Amino acid sequence: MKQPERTIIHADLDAFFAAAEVRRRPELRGKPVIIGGKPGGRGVVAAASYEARRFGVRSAMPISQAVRLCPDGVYLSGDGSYYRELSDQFRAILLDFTDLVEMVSVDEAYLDVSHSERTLGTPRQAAESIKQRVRDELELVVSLGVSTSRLVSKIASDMDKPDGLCVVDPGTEAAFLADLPVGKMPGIGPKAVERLHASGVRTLGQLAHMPLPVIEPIFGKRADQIVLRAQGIDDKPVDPDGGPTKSISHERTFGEDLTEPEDIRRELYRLAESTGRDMRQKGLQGSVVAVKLRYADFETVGKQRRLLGPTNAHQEIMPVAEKLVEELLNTRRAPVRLLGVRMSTLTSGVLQLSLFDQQAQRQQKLNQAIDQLTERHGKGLITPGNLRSVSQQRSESREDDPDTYDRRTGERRGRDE
DNA sequence: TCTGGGGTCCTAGGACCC
DNA sequence: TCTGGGGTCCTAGGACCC
Repeated sequence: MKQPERTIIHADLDAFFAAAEVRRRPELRGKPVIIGGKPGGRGVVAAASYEARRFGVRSAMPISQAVRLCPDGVYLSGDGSYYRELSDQFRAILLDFTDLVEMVSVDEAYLDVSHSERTLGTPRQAAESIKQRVRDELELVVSLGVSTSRLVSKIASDMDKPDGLCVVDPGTEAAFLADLPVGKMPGIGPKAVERLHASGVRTLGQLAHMPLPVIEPIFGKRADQIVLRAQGIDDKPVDPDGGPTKSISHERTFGEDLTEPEDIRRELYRLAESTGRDMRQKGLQGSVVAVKLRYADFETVGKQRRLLGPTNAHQEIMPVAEKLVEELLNTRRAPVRLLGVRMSTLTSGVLQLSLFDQQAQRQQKLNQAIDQLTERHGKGLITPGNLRSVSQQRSESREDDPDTYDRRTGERRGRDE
């Protein structure tokens, strides 16, 4: 039996981080604004205003390249908590239209308004009033795509950016997609595009009619799904919960590559600490510890190990992470550009076995206390003395430690997002 | 040009068990 | 001496998304 037709809206805030900064600093209006770390640093562009895009600045571009293209731009490191605040307000507006809102990132959401025609009017009218409210109440601009599926709406919202509104009528999905380049489809990245081009496939229309055996080598078991999607067929529902969290991680690229073992240990400890804290905040525990290491030449390696039981205590994460990094460095010893710690195989709820383990209980109490202090005074306050590097100990007598964290505010330097 | 940080999903090989 | 298959778990790496 044929499913009843759905109406899905994809809503995407335009140049969100940059627009958010302009919103609170109106003197930036009309200027090329680039979010993503200070010039001279190792960051990439997280968002660029449309004025900046005219210079060729694009998101994910190294900042150094952006500076070359747009030397007079306004470069900001970004303010994650302000963006999250705005994102929550955005979500609240969308929830006035339907309960079926799925946030897929801070600046993007799907809405299922299938059963709302009586209250919201036609899909186009609903979309127009979303636009209006976001403009009036948030002073932000949103682009919208409307169709019978997530996939087509997602592609449609990108069509007339900024301030776009693209409605794809039921039955015209395949025709809408047919002439678009294959890379427009979410899930088809640069590598797949290259391989498709090599097979003579350039448009979604061509992809929609390819025999499976031709594209199976490229997409593996996803191949049948990809062909259906190229035909405009996608049943995936809007899921307000979005599914459970699978992993929690922290990673950091250093301003300068690390070579000293004690510096590596100190940074690893911070990452283990943040990861543990995040898990505690979300009421989760993880059973697999993974580390990531990027060398100066960008070679990236990882190693993971399953624990005997789940934990969210950095005191238990750290020794394992340290061992894993040591094993990686034994394979190749070279300057370290990035370190990361990730916990996966997450379980929620109460401690099981360790509930009866006195040491684990004491550790829990200690970490709760640390979490509270951290919340009040900022990160980096509590570190075991043996993890302080020589340079950090020296810096404590100085006014400021520009490379690590600001001791007056307790905030880490750099962007959050 | 010199490449962030937080995620998800897929693949592939080896260990181990039946 | 050479010889099976399947299932599941673990680990490493990579593509992709925002």
